[in-house]
Amino acid sequence: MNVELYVNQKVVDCIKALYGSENVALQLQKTRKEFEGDITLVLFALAKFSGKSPEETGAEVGEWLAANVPQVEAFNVVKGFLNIKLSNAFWREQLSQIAGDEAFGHFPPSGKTVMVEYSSPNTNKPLHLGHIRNNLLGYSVAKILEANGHKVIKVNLVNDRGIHICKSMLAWQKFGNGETPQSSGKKGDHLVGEYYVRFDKEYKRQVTALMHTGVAEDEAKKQAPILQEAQNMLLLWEQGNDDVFDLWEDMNSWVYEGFDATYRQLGVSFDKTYYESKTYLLGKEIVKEGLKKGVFFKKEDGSVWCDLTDNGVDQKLLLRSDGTSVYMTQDLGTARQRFSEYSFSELIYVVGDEQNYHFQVLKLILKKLGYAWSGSINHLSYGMVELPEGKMKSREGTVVDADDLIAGMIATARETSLELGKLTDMAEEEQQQLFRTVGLGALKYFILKVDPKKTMLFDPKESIDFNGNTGPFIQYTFARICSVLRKAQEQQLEPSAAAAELGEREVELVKSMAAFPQVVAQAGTERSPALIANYAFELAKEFNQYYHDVSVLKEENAAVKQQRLALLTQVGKVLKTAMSLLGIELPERM
RNA sequence: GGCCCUAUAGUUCAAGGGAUAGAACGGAAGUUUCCUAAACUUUAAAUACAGGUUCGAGUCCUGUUGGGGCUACCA
Repeated sequence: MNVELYVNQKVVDCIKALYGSENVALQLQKTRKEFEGDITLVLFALAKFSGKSPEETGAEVGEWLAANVPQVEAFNVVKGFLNIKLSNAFWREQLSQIAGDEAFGHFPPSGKTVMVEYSSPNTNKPLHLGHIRNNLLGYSVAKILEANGHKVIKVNLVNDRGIHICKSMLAWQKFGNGETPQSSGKKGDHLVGEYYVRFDKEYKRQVTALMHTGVAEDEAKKQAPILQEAQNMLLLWEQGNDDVFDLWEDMNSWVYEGFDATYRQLGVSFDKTYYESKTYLLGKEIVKEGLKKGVFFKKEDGSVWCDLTDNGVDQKLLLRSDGTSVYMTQDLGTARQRFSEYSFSELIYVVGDEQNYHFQVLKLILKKLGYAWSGSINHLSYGMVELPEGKMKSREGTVVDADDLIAGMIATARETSLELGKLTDMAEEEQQQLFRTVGLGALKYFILKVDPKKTMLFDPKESIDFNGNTGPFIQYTFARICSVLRKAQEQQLEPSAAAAELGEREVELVKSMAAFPQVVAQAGTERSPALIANYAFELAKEFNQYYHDVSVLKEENAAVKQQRLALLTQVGKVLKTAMSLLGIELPERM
């Protein structure tokens, strides 16, 4: 039972009895620490309604509740706030309910299907820190939506074709000497990325050389032979040239192996992967349809556009004058195909905020075309990850590579662990697993605790913290809980939620846990893993204070001891559920 | 130029229009015969500026300034 809803209902009953109406929007909030009580009713709006002062209104409502609701133990009115204290029995009941609910924090099926697209990498270079934010966000939001009862389909759209991959292919042909991931021992995506850089180097050399012969910069950039070769290669690819196609398949397969390894490290997964090489033509049907409906128009040179000037947006190109399609065309086509495949209630694109405009236009065009589901398309827009010196730039070599970063985090976790020396009796393999859990926990929490829509900062020189508001802090809290519970089990002690009256400290923890489902719901509607992260930190912090002040195993009263064990079990469970929504594992020892 | 996002302690982040703006890191000072000190306790330190709406504004509105992004026949 949701505490806020419960109290809300009781107050509604009260208003009805006192003032004879039922249509009041009530404002309830958690009582602040410095006041006595559990839940607070804000009285200003209500005072207008009752026609009395906030203080009088509060007193009336308080007295009614105390007299008519057994669960209300006490109340006080401070300024315009009615603080309500609920009974010990009420909180004990809450604890029992949490203990009895295996799926605490998960909602029953909503009947909705939500598709979440995330990751969507290009195949010409390895993943970097920006992709990490995308992947973690997408995966976590998917988990959160599942917890809210929706059926979720996670999809990836791989950009496997285009001029960028041709550049890598060409450089490999010219300079590669047949190098493969097997022959060189390099990870496939990194290998292909190296040739992309190699292409750029040669390209720049040629541009400079041309400029020395007196060609203007703009012209030189177009005329560089290696670029023209790449463009030619793209044409051959589109014509289905066997040699080009074989090379393309080979190099992409290297990249996929590399991506899969990174995805596995990150712990993210997909239900379905789409490839642009298979979807890039899909939009052409829509173009025909749009022309027929008069939603699109053709210019003299044959290019096709959609006029959105009435919507405060420019005209948007959908088909080039040479008849080839663009990004938007493709997205229109894939959206329609996906809807026909899954008839989703919602399609969420997890894509950086530099594409806000693109998705605004995508939605508008689908609406103009008359698709009823255009309203179900949403862009989960997140901010860039910036370095102290600004944006990451591959040209300047400031890109933070995903694999390097992950490896670095695991290494730091190892160092810290070994320094603390608590794992001397742990098997080597188990230790490796733990370092990975902690290192990735630190990384994931660092990224996910920030509100998605905000630009965030990452400083490679300062390693990500393992103390304070961090993943390892919460993991450590969990490990402590497990440690106590292990010892209790050795002593054959059974947890029991209802064994005794709750102490004040215990009530505080129960209160915090009882708020968890609402946090899950809010994180779901706001698509914000950060809310879950902050909640988990608050709960862990509160628990650590409790742990410091209150001994469980040394408690003499057996019933109280059993109840505290039940409390610990539930705090551990809630922490574990919360962190799993972020894709973070909690170790039983560390 | 137009459109969008953003501005909170030295730094990185919180704060459903509500009470004295919370944390963490870093700084200063402490806690270990006590269930894991990756912890706990104490302490200094912030709402860019100017108006407005409201009983009440970090939060909503307008303007100014700073930061970022978009405004491609790239994706």
